[in-house]
Amino acid sequence: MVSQTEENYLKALFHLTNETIGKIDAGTNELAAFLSVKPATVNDMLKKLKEKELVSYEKYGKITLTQQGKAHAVEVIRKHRLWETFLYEKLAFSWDEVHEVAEQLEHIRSKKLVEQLDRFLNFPEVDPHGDPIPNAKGQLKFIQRSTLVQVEEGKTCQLVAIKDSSASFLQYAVQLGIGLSTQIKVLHRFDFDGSIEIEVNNKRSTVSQKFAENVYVK
Amino acid sequence: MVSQTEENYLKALFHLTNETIGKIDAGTNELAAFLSVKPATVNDMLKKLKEKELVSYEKYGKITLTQQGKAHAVEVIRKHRLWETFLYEKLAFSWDEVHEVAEQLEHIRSKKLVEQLDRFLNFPEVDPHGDPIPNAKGQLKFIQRSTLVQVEEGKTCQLVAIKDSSASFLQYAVQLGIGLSTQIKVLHRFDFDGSIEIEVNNKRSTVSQKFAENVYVK
DNA sequence: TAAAATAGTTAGGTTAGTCTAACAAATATT
DNA sequence: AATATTTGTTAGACTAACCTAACTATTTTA
Ligand SMILES: [Mn+2]
Ligand SMILES: [Mn+2]
Ligand SMILES: [Mn+2]
Ligand SMILES: [Mn+2]
Repeated sequence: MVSQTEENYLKALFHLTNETIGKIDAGTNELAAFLSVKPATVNDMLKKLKEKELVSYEKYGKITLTQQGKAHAVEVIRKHRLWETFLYEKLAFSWDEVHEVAEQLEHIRSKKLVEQLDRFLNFPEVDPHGDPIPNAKGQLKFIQRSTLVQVEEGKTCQLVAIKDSSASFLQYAVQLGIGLSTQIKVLHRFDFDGSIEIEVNNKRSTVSQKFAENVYVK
Repeated sequence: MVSQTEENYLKALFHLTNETIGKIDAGTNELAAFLSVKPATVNDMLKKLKEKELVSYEKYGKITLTQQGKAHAVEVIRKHRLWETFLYEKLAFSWDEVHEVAEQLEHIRSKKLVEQLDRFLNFPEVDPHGDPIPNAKGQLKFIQRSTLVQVEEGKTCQLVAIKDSSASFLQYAVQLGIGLSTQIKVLHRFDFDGSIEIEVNNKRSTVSQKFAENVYVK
């Protein structure tokens, strides 16, 4: 039995350690900050998760997920993204509203529910933020993505995903007329602060470098 | 903030005290048995619920829900029954599988989710067991129901709901070819033990009085 | 109405998940 | 290398939700 809280720790670890980015482990303080709890709390929890063989870690050492822990994290992420897709496509939730509710729904325990939800949604491959949905076997398709920052002046690209899925970022994106699959033309880059002038649906706007870093395109 | 556990206590109290049956309050042991916890645990919880003004009770006295407590219980029941309907109608869950998962889903907190789910299901009035679904205002339609036991010999009736929604009962019903809206003809009642011979889809079977008491018909 | 049975309460304990405050280890800086 | 900073651990406390064992109050029944 893995509790909801434990699942949230596993998921956090999975997100903090992304092999493809070369980050293979995490620290106590880092995890604590990510989960908005105190390091002492994380320390206690790590002992429990180690006992259950979900993480591997030694006193003062770095934290990594075991195979088992990783598999469980991926299953939770699969549920999270399927629910987000459901909320967005079937229940008319907006881009920025899905995450919070999915944070709760991802912990519902029912094998049949996940399988049927997946089928009901026609086995979607990405969630409303463009993130890949692991399949029933726990396989997560890695999608090659570059950010808006890398796009050359004059070129047009298409938004495939976003990095930050906070409501504040998403609401800003909506205001600019930007959503999944939106065509974005990069007009000019200002070397001074890295901000970029873009054109979306014949409307020009200038966005900050920070914004551009959070937009994945192809 | 009403916790999941607290919600389960409120729901239990709502089900144990049905004004229409003249049962206006409940006891500690009764609640404990219903929830499969010990009386001491219920006693602790009652103090908390009283503090939150969700139940009204005095030491050694009977327990009743306050207006607030009742409203909250009805909201949870609304969610439970909407989710059961969703699972049954959209995700191909069977009659006997919906309850357990709904027991988890009923605690998800999101006003928009409930509203949209209701709309998505086209504002259903009854759940897959024939129980009425409270509307958005918390109004619960009372459905006049008699049981199979009351039906006269020779008459035909239609199943509108069931009392016991345990998997064992439901699976038995399925085996007999009985579901929501099934036509049932009462052929003969054996006075010896109250068992009844019925005809369903041209197939005759004999069911116990206990079974008949759990079947609501019109 | 006294004894027996049932119902309800209290005291003291446990586990999960959180905290603060004090401390120890590891790493970075001068 | 010594010191300062950052990172991680421990001890001790708290709350929610549960338990057992012992007790008390209420209700039933002989
Ligand atoms: Mn999300
Ligand atoms: Mn979560
Ligand atoms: Mn149910
Ligand atoms: Mn429940």
